[in-house]
Amino acid sequence: MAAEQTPDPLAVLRAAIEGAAARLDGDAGRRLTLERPPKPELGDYSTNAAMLLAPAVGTPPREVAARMREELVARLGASAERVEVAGPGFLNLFLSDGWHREAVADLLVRDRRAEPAGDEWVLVEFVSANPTGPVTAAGGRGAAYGDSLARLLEFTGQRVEREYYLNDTGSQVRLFAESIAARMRDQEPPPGGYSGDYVRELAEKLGSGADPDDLDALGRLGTEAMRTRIEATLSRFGIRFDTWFSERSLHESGGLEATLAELRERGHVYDSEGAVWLRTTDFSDDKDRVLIRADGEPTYFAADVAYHRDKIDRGAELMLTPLGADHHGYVPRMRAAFAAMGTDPDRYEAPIMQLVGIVEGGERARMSKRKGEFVTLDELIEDIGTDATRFFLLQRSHDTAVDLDLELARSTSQDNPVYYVQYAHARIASILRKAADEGRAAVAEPETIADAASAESALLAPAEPTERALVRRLLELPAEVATAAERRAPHRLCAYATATAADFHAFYRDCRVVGAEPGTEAARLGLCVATMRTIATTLGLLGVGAPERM
RNA sequence: GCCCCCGUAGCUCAGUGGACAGAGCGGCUGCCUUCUAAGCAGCGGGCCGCAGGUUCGAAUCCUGCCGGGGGCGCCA
Repeated sequence: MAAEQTPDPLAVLRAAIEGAAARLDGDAGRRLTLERPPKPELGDYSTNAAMLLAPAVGTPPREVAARMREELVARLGASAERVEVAGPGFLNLFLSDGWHREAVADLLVRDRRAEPAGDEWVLVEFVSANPTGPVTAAGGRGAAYGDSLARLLEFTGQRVEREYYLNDTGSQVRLFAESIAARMRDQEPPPGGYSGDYVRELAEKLGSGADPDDLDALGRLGTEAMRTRIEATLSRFGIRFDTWFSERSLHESGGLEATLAELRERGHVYDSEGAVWLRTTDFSDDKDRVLIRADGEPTYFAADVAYHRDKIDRGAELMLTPLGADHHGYVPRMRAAFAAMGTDPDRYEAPIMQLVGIVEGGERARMSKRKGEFVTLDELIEDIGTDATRFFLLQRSHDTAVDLDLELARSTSQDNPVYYVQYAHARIASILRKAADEGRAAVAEPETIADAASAESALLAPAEPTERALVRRLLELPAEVATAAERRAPHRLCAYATATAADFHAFYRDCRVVGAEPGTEAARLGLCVATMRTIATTLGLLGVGAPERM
């Protein structure tokens, strides 16, 4: 696409500011901002460049700003109506009709993906909840987060695979099998076992096809059944994994032994107290970690190290692994294991998800998989739907512990922010249907526009403050996506989607679209098309649908 | 005791060095003969946990303290 070559309207502004800054012989560096001022009287955009330059230049910020202003005016030419120095030394840019018209035209023809951040091969492992029960609401947060992260990275040009690590062997599976066996005999599960109703149901379903004395088989059958259920739940939630990686296969294939041997050969393994240890303290862990227990059984950690050896061998360059806060202590030892394998620990990245508390009727629901006391993701989806659930769970930073009040989520489902955003999308679709009915959509349809110049000649400049504000909001998408991806922060997209919808609703109030003056109508239809695409893209990155009617 | 996360409006939370600090929900008041009122506009609501420090400038960075959550297994 031709537009790919030309910088977008914001890049042009930024280049002008950087050029003006360079003339003053100052290095404003990366911290130079191009942002929307808090109030409309302060212009369309502002920059802090002069304030950053002041120390190096050696004159007060406002003086630097005054000198930069002249440079900037010259460089911006017809794009700017005027540039003002304000406050402590901000430069406020008031952009011209022409710039806004070009911006709308550009929005219509540009492929608005973020600048490729690289073409790294990223393996996102997420959820990976034990197949000894259904996915809980907390697991749903990890699911929504991991999937959105994967979508974000794909969008920014990375090669992404989604993987679920299935802990289908080990002590928890054994306990699960014992719990099933107990239910088959109409007994209570063993102490600390799984007492949820689903275990009873599973026992009934297995019925005569299973032998309560064959715990290996029960474990296998039980985890397979749970895996099927988990896959169905996540599929309903809009998530598909490329790979379901079985821990048991790691034991059976000898991968675990091979990794152990490799670590021993590298000199990081020692025997003590009947167990086999990895000297993770050589790589800044608090204490060494057991790989093989005194009873001869490998630990979960040993299998996980072997699993990551496998990821590395498969060619994964970045291994992104969102973990629940209850596993955060695990990160240093895994980084140490990477170092012990001679691999850069930075290739292992584990964003920590804070916990989800479910509150119902003022009561905090207990979350224990073993006790069978938890709210499942299935229940959440049934209660408030996939879109609302995903938006709810993604709205807040993964770093923040959130309480989800189920009653509130249900009762106010109509006021849920996700509907606010979706409504804007549906509203635009309705306008476009109306325009099509009246045969007016042609000029705004992307297919009919060869390039920005042809679009521009057909459009009049947006004049209303609210339509200009909407244009500026839409231009932010690539930067927002890039930031969200870099910071592993999909919640920023929720905020952006909400702000975009708000700007659209204000535009809708002020600006008649169908039936306006021809050039204005064309420009506004173009703005509607661009807004609809922006919202659809943003919601798509969150895994939320963008309906044409509501 | 040590480690991680969080203390921002009545509630749930955005805001990782810039202008008088924001959104949603809840409360109050207006707005549908015109492209969707799941909307818009307005009012009310704040010692940004506390105390120091760095900076021209701090909710944001540093230190200490207080409060909440999580973790410190040869469980996963």
